[in-house]
Amino acid sequence: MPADPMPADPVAAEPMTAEPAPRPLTRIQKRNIDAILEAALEVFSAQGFRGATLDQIATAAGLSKPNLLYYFPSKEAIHLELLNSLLDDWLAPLREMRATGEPRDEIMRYMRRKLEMSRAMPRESRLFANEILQGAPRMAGTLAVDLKALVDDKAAIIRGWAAAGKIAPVDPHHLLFSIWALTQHYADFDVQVRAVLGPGHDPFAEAEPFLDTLFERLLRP
Amino acid sequence: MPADPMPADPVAAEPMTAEPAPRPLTRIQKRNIDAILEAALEVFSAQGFRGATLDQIATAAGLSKPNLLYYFPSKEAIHLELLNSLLDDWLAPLREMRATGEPRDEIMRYMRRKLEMSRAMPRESRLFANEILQGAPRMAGTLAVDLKALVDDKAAIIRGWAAAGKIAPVDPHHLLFSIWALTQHYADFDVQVRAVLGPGHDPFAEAEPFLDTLFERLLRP
DNA sequence: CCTGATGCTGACCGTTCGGTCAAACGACCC
DNA sequence: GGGTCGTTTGACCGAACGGTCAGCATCAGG
Repeated sequence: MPADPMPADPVAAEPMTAEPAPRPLTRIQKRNIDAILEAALEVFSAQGFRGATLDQIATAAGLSKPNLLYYFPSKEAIHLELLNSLLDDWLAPLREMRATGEPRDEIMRYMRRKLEMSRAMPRESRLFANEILQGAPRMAGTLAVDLKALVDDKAAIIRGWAAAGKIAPVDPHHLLFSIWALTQHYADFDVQVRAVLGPGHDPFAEAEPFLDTLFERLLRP
Repeated sequence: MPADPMPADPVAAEPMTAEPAPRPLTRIQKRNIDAILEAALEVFSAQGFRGATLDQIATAAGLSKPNLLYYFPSKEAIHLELLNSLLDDWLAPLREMRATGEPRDEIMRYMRRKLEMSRAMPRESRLFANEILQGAPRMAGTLAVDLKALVDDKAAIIRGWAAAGKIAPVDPHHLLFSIWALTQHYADFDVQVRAVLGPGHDPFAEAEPFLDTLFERLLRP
């Protein structure tokens, strides 16, 4: 009988307080866990949490359902792991906004990076949109603490820029909301945008100059 | 045996081609059908289609599940009836945009009405948001035909205003997208907005002057 | 007060879903 | 080639869900 009664949760035992044995991941573990998270992102983002089934995720990952549950203890755990591991990437562009940069450049760069993320990562956008739409039952805490802290921090920077006359005096929080709303709209409501535009359009390519103009005019002192 | 084998579908037999008997609704029918649609709006908008259960809707409507299914043939039918009966109200503000009005006034009025609808009808907004997010499986046709026709019509008007120099030259479709995105964001992502702002804020009250400024600056020739 | 149509319900059904388990498989090392 | 540990699976389970049905309750009109 081994000292450590595996197979208890190959994931998640990683960035915690001093654990007895971090136990590095097997090649097979890494491959399968990655496949599961990729498949789960595909299914959860398209169907929502309740709409997705373990069989769909297992099939998309090329595994059987029991095998999937060998790597994750529950459907909920997969969803949570997805949300937590993707949140950092999702907020990275905002984190990179620097008080020392040129104000208009910093904001415009942030907006463009967010639009690019909506284009390149629509599934992640829809995953979060689904979660927030349902009232953020699994993220309310994170939003009210971590996200709020980050946003308040950047809002203070923006407020400083406005006070110094570098940009027009706008409400910093709602400026950020408007960037989120406008960029994520093209990912979350993609089918509606394409239905309205009709064939032969590239929504993101058209959105870029439009949003450039919009925010240029809004921010010009 | 009566000529008309009721109780076949108290709803829906109304604005069709010449039917044998429109059969007016009983007081009880009207009351219960209204209660069901109200309850279904509450539940579907909060949980999505798959996340909602007939028991939840029945309980919220103060009925038993079989009784609910006496008035509607299926869960799908309730959802469809909701979407169709609410779509008109949802698009009404856009329909009222007049080519004969003052361009800036017309657009600003539309934006304000949309924001007001997000404030007063957040459940409807989330119902549609859920549907679009999942790829609009039940509305793709309507979007590509009816909505596209309406939008193209209004886009032509806006394009005319821009060509006449009444407003700044902006892409009309993306102008409408930006109005949708910015106003519906406050309904659909309400929990996130409130989590970030913290207590003691009225998101919609703050959004109004911000969006006023934003669109004033965007549209000024 | 009778009667037929409308309104309502408890019990039930088949399916789907999240999750479990004992057993088998397979790769690697002695 | 035998033991071991990580990996995989078929079969199964209980709960939840959408939906059905036979029969009872209620109501309006004569």
